[in-house]
Amino acid sequence: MSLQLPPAFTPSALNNSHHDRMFKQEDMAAAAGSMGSAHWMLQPSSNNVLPGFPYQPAAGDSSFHEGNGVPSPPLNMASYQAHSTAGQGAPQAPYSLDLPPAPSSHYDTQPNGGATGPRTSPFIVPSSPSLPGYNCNSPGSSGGNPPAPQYFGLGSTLANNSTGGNGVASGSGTYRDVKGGGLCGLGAHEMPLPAITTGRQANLDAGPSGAESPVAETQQVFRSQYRGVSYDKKKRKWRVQIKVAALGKSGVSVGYFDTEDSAARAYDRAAIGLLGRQNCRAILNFPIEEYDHDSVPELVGKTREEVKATLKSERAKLPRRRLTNRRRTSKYLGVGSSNRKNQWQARILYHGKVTHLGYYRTEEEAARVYDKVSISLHGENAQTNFPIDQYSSEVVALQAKLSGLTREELQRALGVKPMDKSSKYRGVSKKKGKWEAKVVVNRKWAYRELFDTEVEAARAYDRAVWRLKPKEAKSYVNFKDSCPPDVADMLRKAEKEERGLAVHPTGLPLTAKPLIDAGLLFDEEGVSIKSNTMQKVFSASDLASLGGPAGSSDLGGVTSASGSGDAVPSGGQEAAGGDGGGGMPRRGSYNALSALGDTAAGPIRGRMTGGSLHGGMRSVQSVPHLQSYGRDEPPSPMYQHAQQRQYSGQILQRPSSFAGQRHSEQRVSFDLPPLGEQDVAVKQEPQAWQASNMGYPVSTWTVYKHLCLQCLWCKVGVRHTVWTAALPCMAD
DNA sequence: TGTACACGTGTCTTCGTCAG
DNA sequence: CTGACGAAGACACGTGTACA
Repeated sequence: MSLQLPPAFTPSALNNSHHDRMFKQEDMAAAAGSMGSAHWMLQPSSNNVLPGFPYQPAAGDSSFHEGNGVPSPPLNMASYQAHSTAGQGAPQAPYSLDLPPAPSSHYDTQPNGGATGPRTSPFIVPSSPSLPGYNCNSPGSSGGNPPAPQYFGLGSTLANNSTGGNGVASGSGTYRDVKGGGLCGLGAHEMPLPAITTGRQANLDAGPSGAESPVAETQQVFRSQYRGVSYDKKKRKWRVQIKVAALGKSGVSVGYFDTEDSAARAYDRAAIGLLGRQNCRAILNFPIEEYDHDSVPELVGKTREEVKATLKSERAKLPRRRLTNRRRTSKYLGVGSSNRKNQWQARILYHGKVTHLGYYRTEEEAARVYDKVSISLHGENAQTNFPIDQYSSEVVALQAKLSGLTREELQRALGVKPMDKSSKYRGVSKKKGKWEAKVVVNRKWAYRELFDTEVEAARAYDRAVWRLKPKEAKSYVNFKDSCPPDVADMLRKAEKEERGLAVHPTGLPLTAKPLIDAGLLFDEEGVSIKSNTMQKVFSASDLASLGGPAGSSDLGGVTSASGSGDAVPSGGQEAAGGDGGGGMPRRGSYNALSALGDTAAGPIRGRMTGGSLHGGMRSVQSVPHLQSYGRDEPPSPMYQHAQQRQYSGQILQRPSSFAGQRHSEQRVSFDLPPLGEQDVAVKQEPQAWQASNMGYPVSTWTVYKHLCLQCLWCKVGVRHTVWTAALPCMAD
């Protein structure tokens, strides 16, 4: 089974810093739609295993990725792209995603000639050449590569591991961060290094013994074995440039390619075109016979400009592969689609600013407007969509009419109404003699209010932004000092918490292994934790014996306690994955915490078993992202996410709201899956509600489970599953 | 020959205005 | 009051070119 990622998880989207931490409803819908059959959603558990943890891969267990009910990552970029586009229900881009069989695409083709083999790219790196069945040094082979085992985020670390002929040190496709910081070594925007994909490279890179140091790996990974090919780190593509005497010092750009191999072949074809089949053998990357049936551009004897033009037109013929969710594009310069209506937008860079030139019914109309403005700016040197001869009679008139105009004047001359700002403040505009402050959230006006003065409105706008978009507000607000104290306090706490969680700035949690190795994670008896389980706290029978309703939840150890609070937002979780509502206690029906915690003389001492972590301790699971949810705020994307993911019986709690309140959380007990190498356990400050309600001192551990799938929460190459376990104090 | 940077274009998102 | 529409901003990406 292959997992098709929703469009939101295209490499482009992943690399879009603007959306790094945002989770959109559309993403959810897309994810649900495209992943519905992929069995990757968290499933209710039936044996005291917390829902969401049907997978308990042992550290280093590569089979986890494909064989344990965990779907494989997308293996074929082409199908992935096609699926992504189709899955949105958006109009199809005019590009054909059916790549031509011949490896001649500017946007990457199947270099291996395999119809079924996945394309390698900087996003999806192939597994180690040492992996069974992986045959990466046969450019002309028809079989293609076996499925690359990983999606890019983790694949990057694999890429680091996989150079040379010595295989992967971890041996079985397990990801290991050569930088020593686990995944934290990969910046959120730092894309993986290109994998060395060929045996040739392996031979070149490896020393006489075939071994090489990690340093050498990282140094060499950007270099291509092929002539004319280099890797562009920023674009994460293989770039091809060809330089021959006839082209002058600079040579010409042939294009960008996803795979090193296809780039090398593009170079070869350009060389054949430039030098002829008889004279180019010496500089080709592959035997010329491999191109016997290829059509190559005829470039012999052409000037540099002609060569550039020919290569450009060759590129234009090829299907373009877009990484973003683009609906359609224009073949004309300066013309783009208007997504919200069936019109074409013309724009031009006018005095250094992109300037809107209006909407037009046809591409051609828009293209001609662009041409005219371009001519007015640059005269006969203008870059135009149609032959400039067609405008020869207008050049002088256009220049006379349009040149020298300001941006706004140009727009008015074209019948476009420039945007006039009525206020100098952001988010403020004049309306019916008053000043309106507006804030948009999720494309809707989340806040709108009228004020008598402009400044009042600007201040109100700031306040609203701080409330509605606290994390982004800083870059929006009109006044520096406008952050309300409580919001500032919340942000400080969040920042502190983030630091305390030892989460790398990229958003990726640190791996647990160093913590475990460093002896920082103990069980109650001071035994270092390697493999542990947390036993359930109170079962249905426990509850029954205490006088509460015997929870008949399918979740087994899941119990709930509820009181006056409302930890679960309206419409929220109530044993979503449980028994459909019958088994979970309703609000006020039972207060397990009260029964167990307040009335018990002390902690519920658990049934300690060898190697187990704190048997009998109460434990809760929480999703930190949800904790900031407030009644007067819209459900956070994370909350919606959680709903969709069916975090059965989990606690949606707001710790801050627990202080001084009665207990209102659902309590969940569960078995902790064994910690894997990529898991992390981080000690937390005891939370107020725990300290006050547990009846004994607690320390809190949050365990991040690393599942090697695309993360919906943070859009990085892992999925975080967060456990917070409230435990009796240990070492401290 | 390889690498890095600058710049222009295409697309998506946000913001301001206006009309129902 | 609300949503639609248009303009501008933001960002990703492709290309040209300078330079080591």
